[in-house]
Amino acid sequence: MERKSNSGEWEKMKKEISELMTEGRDYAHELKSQLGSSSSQESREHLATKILESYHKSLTIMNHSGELDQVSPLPHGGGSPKSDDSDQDQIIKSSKKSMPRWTERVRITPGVEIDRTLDDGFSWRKYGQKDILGARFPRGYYRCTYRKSQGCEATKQVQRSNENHMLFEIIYRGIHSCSQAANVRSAIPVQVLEPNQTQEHENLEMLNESLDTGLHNYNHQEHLHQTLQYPLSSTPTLESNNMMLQLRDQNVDFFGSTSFSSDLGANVNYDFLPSHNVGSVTHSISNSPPESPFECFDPNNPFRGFGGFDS
DNA sequence: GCTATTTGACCGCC
DNA sequence: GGCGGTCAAATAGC
Repeated sequence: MERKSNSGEWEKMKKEISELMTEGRDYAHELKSQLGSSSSQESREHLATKILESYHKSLTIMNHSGELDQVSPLPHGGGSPKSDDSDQDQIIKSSKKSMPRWTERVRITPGVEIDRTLDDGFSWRKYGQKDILGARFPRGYYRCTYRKSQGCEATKQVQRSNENHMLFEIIYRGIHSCSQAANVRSAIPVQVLEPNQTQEHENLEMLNESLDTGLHNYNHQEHLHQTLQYPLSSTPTLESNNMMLQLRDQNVDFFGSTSFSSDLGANVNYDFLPSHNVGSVTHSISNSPPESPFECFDPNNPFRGFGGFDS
């Protein structure tokens, strides 16, 4: 695995991040100045979007550089085949542990209109659900739909937070080696999520929260879209995962069913119910276009199958 | 009939 | 032995 040890690249990276953060700060200042004015909602949303983009880009750069050092070699990552048959079983076993893994937390804000469902752009198939000790909600297990046909080993686990019902924790494992991998990135332009780097995630949450607060002050949740963007890929490969975290909470009953639609046309519905009072979680994936993204709430975008949980 | 989801059972790890 | 993760048969939806 290539490493970015080149100090020149680091300097360049730092400069880029600095510029992006400065840009974001400037946009934030501008947004702040508009909060009390009669500027249009479009203008404010545009500024909010620009801020998010700036933060997202800088985080992407940061994550990307960090990933290069963190990711362990993948036996079959990035589509490269397992080469040694005699060691195949061992490789498969070890790959389970060495697979890149990152966590994303998706927060859903009450009263916030969600234009799109959580969507990481990939198609997932639910293969299990389990009550976890100490967790109020069951954990849903998903694997790439193309696991069989293309040998894609990517999986994810979706679990609703105990403390905050509006928070979903998604654990991604493995890199998509399927045909979706190349498409997702371009299909999901802005809402690229990044891997779990706690500090970065917290920064994003803080940013989103602050934006929420500001926008709510003058917007009263009017067509407000909250987009949580987290780096999906913790690996430097092309198969970076993307997640779109725009949730419309109108029509979304978090203890009922929600759904997500992906830009790739996959709709996933997720039902999250407390394990003690729920019976089942439904997760479905279809190939129909996301006409009504929020009729289904899923995570990964992830969700009508998003980590549905009930037992 | 095909595909996806549900869910109890099984397996491996600690 | 308990727990998390996965398998696979049964079931449901299209």
